[in-house]
Amino acid sequence: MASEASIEPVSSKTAEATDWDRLIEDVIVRSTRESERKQDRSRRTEKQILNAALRVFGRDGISRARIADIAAEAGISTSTLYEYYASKEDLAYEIPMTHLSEFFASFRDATTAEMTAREKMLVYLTMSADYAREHSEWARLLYLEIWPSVFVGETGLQANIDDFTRIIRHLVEQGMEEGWIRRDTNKYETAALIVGSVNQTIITWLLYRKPKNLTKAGVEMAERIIRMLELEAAQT
Amino acid sequence: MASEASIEPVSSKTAEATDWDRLIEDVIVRSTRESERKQDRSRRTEKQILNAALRVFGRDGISRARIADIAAEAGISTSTLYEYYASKEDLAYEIPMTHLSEFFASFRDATTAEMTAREKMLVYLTMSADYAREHSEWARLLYLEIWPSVFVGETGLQANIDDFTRIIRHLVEQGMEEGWIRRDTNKYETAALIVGSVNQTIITWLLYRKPKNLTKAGVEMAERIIRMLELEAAQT
DNA sequence: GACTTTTTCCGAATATTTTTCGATTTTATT
DNA sequence: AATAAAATCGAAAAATATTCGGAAAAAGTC
Repeated sequence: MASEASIEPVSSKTAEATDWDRLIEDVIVRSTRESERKQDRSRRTEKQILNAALRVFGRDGISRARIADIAAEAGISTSTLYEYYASKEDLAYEIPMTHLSEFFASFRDATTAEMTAREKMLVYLTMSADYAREHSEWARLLYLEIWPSVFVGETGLQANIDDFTRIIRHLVEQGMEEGWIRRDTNKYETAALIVGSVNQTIITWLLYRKPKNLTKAGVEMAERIIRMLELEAAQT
Repeated sequence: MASEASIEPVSSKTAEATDWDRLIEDVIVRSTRESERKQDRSRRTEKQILNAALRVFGRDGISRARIADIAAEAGISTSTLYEYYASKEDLAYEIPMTHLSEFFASFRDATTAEMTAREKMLVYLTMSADYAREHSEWARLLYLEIWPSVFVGETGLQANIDDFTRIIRHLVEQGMEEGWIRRDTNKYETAALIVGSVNQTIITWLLYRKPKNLTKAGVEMAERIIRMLELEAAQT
């Protein structure tokens, strides 16, 4: 029994690590869009459009932003923009991808196979808040306009946003195995609690710039939630 | 000392109750808009517009919805609609009010002065989820389009949405006095944790109709958060 | 009840913004 | 250099939001 116990966790840990790596790689692949443009000039234009759109959408919001402004900001004609994106909506929904893959990649780089799910969770939540602070225009667009939008479901973006919470759910499952999250709780509920709390902090900051230090607030919120989950798990 | 102790809580409880009543009444007054129209016919038209707008915005989202469709649905001409609301945006931002005041009022009616803050908190969170389920078109508009919008700040709606979280913060403060919320925690952080968790549950339901039973999920989430806060407070 | 004033409503015109189209220019290929 | 493919643009069309002047309906006055 003792020998079994000493072997079981190891093999399961290996399996988990593989699962985990596969999940992260999948997520990164799904969120990475390589350009289908043939000419360099065109790929440059593509980037100019995305940059301009990020600025204009971030400033005016999707609804108020005008295609003509974005085109002007990108230094091209309005009709050229339509050569790249079929509509304003399409363009808006393309933007979150650009940074999401970068975020997922830097999260992968910030974690190692030796880390526990608890440690990974803390890093993930902390990085989410910090990334929003660093890329506030992008975050504004994602958290305040796109994430909650009714129509995300009609775009390829849906999967990428789902991936964000899928990672949390996976960590919740591992947290149950590690024993710091109660096994008899609903993992979707737990994930909602974690994601909701951190997102609320980010959204409040985006809207009111309060609390002043989002990085600090993100860390504190993340630590507090994890601590509370541990206390819950310690209950008999 | 014993007599003081028996008096102190009572007087403080009375003061709290008054504060609380004043807060709730303020909130209800702020969220109630009485029509400035002179004729009955006009007040009827006003309601028809709001109902039509709720349906169309709920179905198509603010950005895709067309004023002409709303006017047709309300059985009036497009130009008449402009007699009532200056722009599409103005109309969209007016809708949440209509139900918010009703929600606040039914919350007031569901609570009594004898209830503890803990009980009130549970009722408030539970009712929030349940109200969203009952008025899903309205909730879609509020939670998915308006609440997170960058531009709410420019409208009178801001105050009403803030009131929603103000009530939570007030209950958090009372919860600290009652002793089931740690006094050495940040009340804004605690409020964000509570509001974020419940909202995330509501938003997920609005987008995916999961979990199936929002009422049940709302109650469970509310009870769980409160229980977790109690455990946190019980820690030395 | 006829007259006047106010309020409400609508059709037609205007303004703004998105989207399409055909022609032109630039780049890659042979 | 000739040809094909890709990318760009200006001008026109389509879709939508918004304004305006006057007609219809209701309310007030004598």
